Amino acid sequence: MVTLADVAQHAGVSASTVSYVLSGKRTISEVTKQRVERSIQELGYHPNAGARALASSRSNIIALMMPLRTDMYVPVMMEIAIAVATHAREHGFDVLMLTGEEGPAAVRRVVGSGLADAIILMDVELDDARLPLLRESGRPAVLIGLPAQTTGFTCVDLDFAEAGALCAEHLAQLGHRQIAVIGEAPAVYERKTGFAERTIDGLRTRALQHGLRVLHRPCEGTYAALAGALGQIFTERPDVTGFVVQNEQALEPLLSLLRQDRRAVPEDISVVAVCPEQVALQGSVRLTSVTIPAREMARHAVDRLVSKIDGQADEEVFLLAPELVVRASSGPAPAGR
Amino acid sequence: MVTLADVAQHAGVSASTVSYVLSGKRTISEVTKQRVERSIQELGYHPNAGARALASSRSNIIALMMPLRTDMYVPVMMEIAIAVATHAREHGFDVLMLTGEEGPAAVRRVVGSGLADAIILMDVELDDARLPLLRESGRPAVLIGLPAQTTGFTCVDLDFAEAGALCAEHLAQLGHRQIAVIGEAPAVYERKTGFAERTIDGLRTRALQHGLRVLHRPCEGTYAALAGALGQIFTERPDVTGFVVQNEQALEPLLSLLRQDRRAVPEDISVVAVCPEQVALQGSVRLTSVTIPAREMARHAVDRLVSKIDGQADEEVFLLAPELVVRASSGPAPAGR
DNA sequence: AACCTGTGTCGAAGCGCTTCGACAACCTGT
DNA sequence: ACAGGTTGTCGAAGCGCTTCGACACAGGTT
Repeated sequence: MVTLADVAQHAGVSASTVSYVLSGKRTISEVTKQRVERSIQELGYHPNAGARALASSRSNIIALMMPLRTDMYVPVMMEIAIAVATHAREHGFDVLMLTGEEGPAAVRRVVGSGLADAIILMDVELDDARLPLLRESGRPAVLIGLPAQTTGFTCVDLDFAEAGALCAEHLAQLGHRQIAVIGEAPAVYERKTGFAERTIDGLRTRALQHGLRVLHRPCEGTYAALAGALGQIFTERPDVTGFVVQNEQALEPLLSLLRQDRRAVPEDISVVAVCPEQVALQGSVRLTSVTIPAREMARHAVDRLVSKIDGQADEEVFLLAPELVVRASSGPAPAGR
Repeated sequence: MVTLADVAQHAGVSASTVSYVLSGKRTISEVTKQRVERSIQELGYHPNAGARALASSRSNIIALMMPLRTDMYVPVMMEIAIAVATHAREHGFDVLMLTGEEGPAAVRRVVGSGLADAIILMDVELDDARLPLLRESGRPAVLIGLPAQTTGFTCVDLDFAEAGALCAEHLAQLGHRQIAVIGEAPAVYERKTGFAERTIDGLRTRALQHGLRVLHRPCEGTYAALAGALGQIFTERPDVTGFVVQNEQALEPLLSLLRQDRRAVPEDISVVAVCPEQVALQGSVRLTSVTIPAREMARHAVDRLVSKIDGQADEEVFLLAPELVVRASSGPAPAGR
């Protein structure tokens, strides 16, 4: 194994000089720098991570904690996780993946041992058990999601209320008067992450402003559950001409059932989805959708976190503005009813 | 920050004694052990990860490298990643997530710096650029997937050939004589991970033994692509009564199109999928499927890796045996044709 | 010529832990 | 009673790096 001392000897300088070349924390003459860098190359030197962490009390590792409940199928999480890892590298950080399995104790362990310099919590619940531990640890942290009590934390999330509002507005402007919302599975509401509620609240408020009637049905992402919900909806409100779908797993079943039902999209029924772009594009119909900007959220979270690690104490809530993209699944409300 | 020395002083013993209590590497009397443990509790001591890594040259971190190409939508990867992280914790390891973005150099960096004790490579390609670096580093490694040249590596993968064979066998035993395979997207074949080929090879071989005719069509997971493929298949082989679907994204489109086409599943057409269990269960029809046992693969990979870290040099290829579960999408071939 | 300032380099002191050899203190068997 | 073996504990030497103060030497000022 090649050490700093080896490099120093090879380059004919002291160890500290090599260290300063590496970190740039003191001015080093161009010639020395070049010489040291050549030695590093020739010897194939890699600084030892442990020694570095010990001496500098910085590990250059960010912990990323996955949702506490892993019982759900959430591709968005994967997208965020990968984006976090990729973006963290650009700041010189590696990412440690913590699963929900270990529970809140993982926060204490990772932070207490100095394994991670900072932590990102995904899918934060309104009253999240990890938050008190985190607050007390005093480590830089960024939450993805919005807990009930945000004081002391930096939060990054999509502005779900506005996302819901955009859906309502879009359908209202197309002339629809009655719409139905296929909500997330009941389990999602029980988890109390809040985003589902914020979406529907935002949607309702905007709908009211436009005189749009809204029927909201939480729904599992299975074919059977959706068939049931759909039957109910059309029984209670036969005049529904628009759907807003929050549960991405319900999308294909919905389109498929509408087709069976001889209701054409978008001629008879308009569908607007809240989902990642990929999902909107890959189905049987190119869906009008409000995109969940997973990468941008990840980028934001990492940027915030890094600036906190560097001591810039900001403590804010960042709500990313959603954007509605019109595609082939929405159109004017059918005339004459 | 509480250190080992603080604990030692508080318990009235030497630092090394505390260390031995923690590691169990030397016998310590029951009374001393208790006293030390109480001090640890009272002071809220957490061993410093960096110092530990430096002194022991073991970081207790496993690096998990994601697929090089992230352009695909692969829930299975997420399942494996989470299972790896969870299972690694049971062995006292944390998991560092490396993305494909950084490329093969990530291997050198992580391994060279001693950041990770070992590495798991996911989605290994037949001729993977990361393998030479890994081999030369000499670090324990486990590959998920099967490269062309396995010498020197431990590999864990599903026995895809057998998975394909099971599908053929199942359909043959139900009396089908002509089947079609909806393969992975062409891009998957171009990536040369080999599993798609192994599946179809295994399927073909077994089909031959049973006198089953096979038509193989790679296919994107979009509705449009599938509609095209399906049209072709029924034109070329109107007597096809069974489908094997390898591309999980093609499943819902297929079922939906068959329905539109007035072909009943499983009365007219049997469908067998190769996919994670969750996917088989959540669609409009409960699918007969060969499950991809993501968790078991992860468990195996971690177990192998840990025993390699502990110096038990094994260097083998583990192919997990697939299992076909009969559900509602397959049945006897329609009589009288 | 004496002074200051800034630049580039070095030496040494740790960071918090593991681990090795040493060594009391206690058993056992003769 | 004493050699020999156990058992439990300690001290000290690092692990490879960062960082602080010191210092030599250049150039610019009085």
